[in-house]
Amino acid sequence: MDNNIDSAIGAILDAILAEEGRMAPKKRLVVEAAILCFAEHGYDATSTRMIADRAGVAEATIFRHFNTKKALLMRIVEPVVKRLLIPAVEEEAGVFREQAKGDYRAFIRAIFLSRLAFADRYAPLIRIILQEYLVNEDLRQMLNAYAGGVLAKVSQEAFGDFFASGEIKDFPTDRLLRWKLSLFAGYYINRTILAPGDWDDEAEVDAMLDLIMYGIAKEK
Amino acid sequence: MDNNIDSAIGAILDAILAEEGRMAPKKRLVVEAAILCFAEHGYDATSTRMIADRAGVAEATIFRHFNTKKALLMRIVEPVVKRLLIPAVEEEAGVFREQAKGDYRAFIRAIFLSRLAFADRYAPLIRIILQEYLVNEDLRQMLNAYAGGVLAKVSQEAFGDFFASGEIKDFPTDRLLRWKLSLFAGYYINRTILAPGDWDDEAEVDAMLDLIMYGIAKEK
Amino acid sequence: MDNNIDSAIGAILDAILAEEGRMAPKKRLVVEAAILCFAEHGYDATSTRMIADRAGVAEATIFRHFNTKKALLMRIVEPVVKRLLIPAVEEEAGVFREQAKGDYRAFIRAIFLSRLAFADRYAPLIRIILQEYLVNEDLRQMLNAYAGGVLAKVSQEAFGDFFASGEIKDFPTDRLLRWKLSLFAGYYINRTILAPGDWDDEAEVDAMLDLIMYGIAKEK
Amino acid sequence: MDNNIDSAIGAILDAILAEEGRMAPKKRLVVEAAILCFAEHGYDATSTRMIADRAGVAEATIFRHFNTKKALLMRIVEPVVKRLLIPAVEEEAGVFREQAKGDYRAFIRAIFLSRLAFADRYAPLIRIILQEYLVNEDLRQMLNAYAGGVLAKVSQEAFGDFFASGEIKDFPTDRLLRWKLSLFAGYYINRTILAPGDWDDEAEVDAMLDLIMYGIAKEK
DNA sequence: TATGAATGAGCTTTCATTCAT
DNA sequence: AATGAATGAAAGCTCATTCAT
Repeated sequence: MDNNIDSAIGAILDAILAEEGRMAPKKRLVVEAAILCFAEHGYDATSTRMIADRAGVAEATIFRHFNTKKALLMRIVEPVVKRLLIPAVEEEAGVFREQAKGDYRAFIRAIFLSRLAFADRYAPLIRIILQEYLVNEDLRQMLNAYAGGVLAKVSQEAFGDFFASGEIKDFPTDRLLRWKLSLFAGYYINRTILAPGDWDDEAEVDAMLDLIMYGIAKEK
Repeated sequence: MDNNIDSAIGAILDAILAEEGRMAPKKRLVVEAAILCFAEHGYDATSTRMIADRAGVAEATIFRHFNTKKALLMRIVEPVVKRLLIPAVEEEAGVFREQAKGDYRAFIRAIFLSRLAFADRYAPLIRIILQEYLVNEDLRQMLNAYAGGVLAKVSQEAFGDFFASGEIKDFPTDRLLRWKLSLFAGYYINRTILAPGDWDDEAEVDAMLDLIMYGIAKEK
Repeated sequence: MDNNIDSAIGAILDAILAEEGRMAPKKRLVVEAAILCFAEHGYDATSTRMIADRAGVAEATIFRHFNTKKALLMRIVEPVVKRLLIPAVEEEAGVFREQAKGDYRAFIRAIFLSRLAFADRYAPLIRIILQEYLVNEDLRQMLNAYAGGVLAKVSQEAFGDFFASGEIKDFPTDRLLRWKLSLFAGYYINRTILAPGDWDDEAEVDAMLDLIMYGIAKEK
Repeated sequence: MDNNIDSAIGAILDAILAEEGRMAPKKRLVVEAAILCFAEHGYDATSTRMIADRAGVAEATIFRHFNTKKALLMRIVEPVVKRLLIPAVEEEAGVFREQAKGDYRAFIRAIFLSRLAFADRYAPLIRIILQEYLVNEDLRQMLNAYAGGVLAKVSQEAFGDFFASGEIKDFPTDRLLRWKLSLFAGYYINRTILAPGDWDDEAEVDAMLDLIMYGIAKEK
């Protein structure tokens, strides 16, 4: 599990590095400590002193690299959203659509499982986002700006394909998207935060797909 | 809208009153101010000074009635959950099950719509719960303790009925409950917080029911 | 000398009391400490911790009574300017004008000596004003607003009288006022700050009056 | 006006250059930025970061060239005082005394106007001196050391001459010097800082000279 | 010469809370 | 029941300065 977290942090660091090139060693330590503190205690309950202590760094060092505590949060979350979540969603959508060859269920399945893997990879960050989304307006706007458009677009394109294939009832895409997001988020929160334990992701995803497919399939 | 909020606060006050009888006038003012502040800014971003100012009361008055800030939060949320959410769910479940006469869809529909009305009635409180659920451990435990058991029980009983009626596939009830909660919460957050505006609740609920019913209906 | 400072502080406290009624004992201590610190080290070089320590009070106490450090400064300076400097100037001008019975020199002499006594009485405050006047815009504006108008008015009225008496050359009053202020301030700064010691105020004031009235040229 | 400031900075730079020969380009930038910042915000309200940003230079560069912030201030002010103010005063005094040929008024007039021009040429620096004189002990001592003696000497010599010429009443020179400085400074502050605008320097200086020479009493 | 990185000490201000009245 | 006064602890942040490169 520690390994998972370490690798999650490594992945987040890579995303930030890709944004701003080489990174001072202490800055890296700050980011690592901040991710852990924010994820464990939430943003408000994390003090800059906590982060500094955990990073083994002077408090002032935090502010030299990130002007404010809020900026530190954003600089951790934004690159992952912008450079990983979004591009991955777009690229993936193309690939999976191709692979699925008109099979909507297969398409959604691939996306669900891959996004689940993504969320696991960036687990601490996902936790931060879930905790702050309703309370932190900047973060909410950033996420809506990046994610809103892309998700809608991808969802719409893909749905168009499959709708044309005659497999599916006629639906407003945004409603369908909302359902999928709700089910996905509900499952993720449950299996990861509320009742962590042994979950059979494939079985659960398949069950959700049954729900969705029979729910939205054209009646014969 | 202000009327809605006023009536929501009145309803919350009633729930608290039902718990502890007559309430000192300044205490009432504190509760009112606290609900608004917590809902607007979140728990952490609300200072006791803010609450006192908004209530037109000395800061010390808050602490005469509620020993800590956290206790104030809990005393606002708990009675509503304990005295309104839970009993209503239980009672309702019985009534609706009776009325539905074996029609699972009608049963869920009644519950969805009535819970939507409930959430609207207590809108600021719902917002507080959504914001704090993942961040505030006390609140999460309290909610899980009260709601978890009841929801599971109600859901299970009702589902048992309807399952016996042969209408529905065989499902683990907790999974079905999770789906319904996910869809419900997803819709509520969207229509109330993310994209408030004109939503046709009945149509949306019916669509969700289509999804659920065709999704889980036994294939013929 | 300590006695002088004590009495100066007492006088300043009285002015503040007259503005805002009864004063909490620790608040009074804060004001006393702040006056001394500001006068001794200047505003910027005085930390709120210094004031708190000197007052034997928690730092937070300062901010409970005065929201900001700057507000503390203004609340010390403003009442004295507004309630003592200004009214005194106005009242005095009337009295002295009467007493002088058309003798401009006697009039100015009385004012100079009385203002010198005033400045001594409020010595620490005068020092604060001199130090901050050019650097602190709020303070400068406040002083200009209160003092500017009154001084000009008083000076103009008095000068009108004496000019009519035929004693004095025709002069723009503001220029004459500026000269008098320059000479007065120059003398005060010199005898109080730059070269404190034994000064014969009456002799110096008389010499200034000679200068003003007759200049330095030998009479032919 | 920007031209004036630019030329003022150029003049100050020249004075520093004269002290220490060739100057590294970034050092020059630091000096320029520091003068502007100190004059605009005062010494305390100017951070080294502000200076560095304005100069387009790293903060550390400031400290490579000037060991402390205070040293930077002094290195800006001192050369102008030492190499320009003082020598000019001394030289000028000789020249003007010669030119005035025993006419004290003409002598003072020449000095007043030339010093006014000097103050304008070094306007930002003069502002810095006025702001810091009472608050910064080092600066005050430096100024007193350089200026005090010279002014007294020049004033005394000149006054001796003119007193011998029988033109002037017998006066303690320091008192006369103080009056002239007070009037001069009072005029400068007024016309430059408090009420900038169109001032007729020659007329104002002549009026001051009238005051000094003949006072304001009507000649009989 | 010039700087990016780092920091210890200190800043003003805010916080939830206590207590005497 | 209600509060004005007071506070210890801690918050986020800034400062002038150092140092390795």
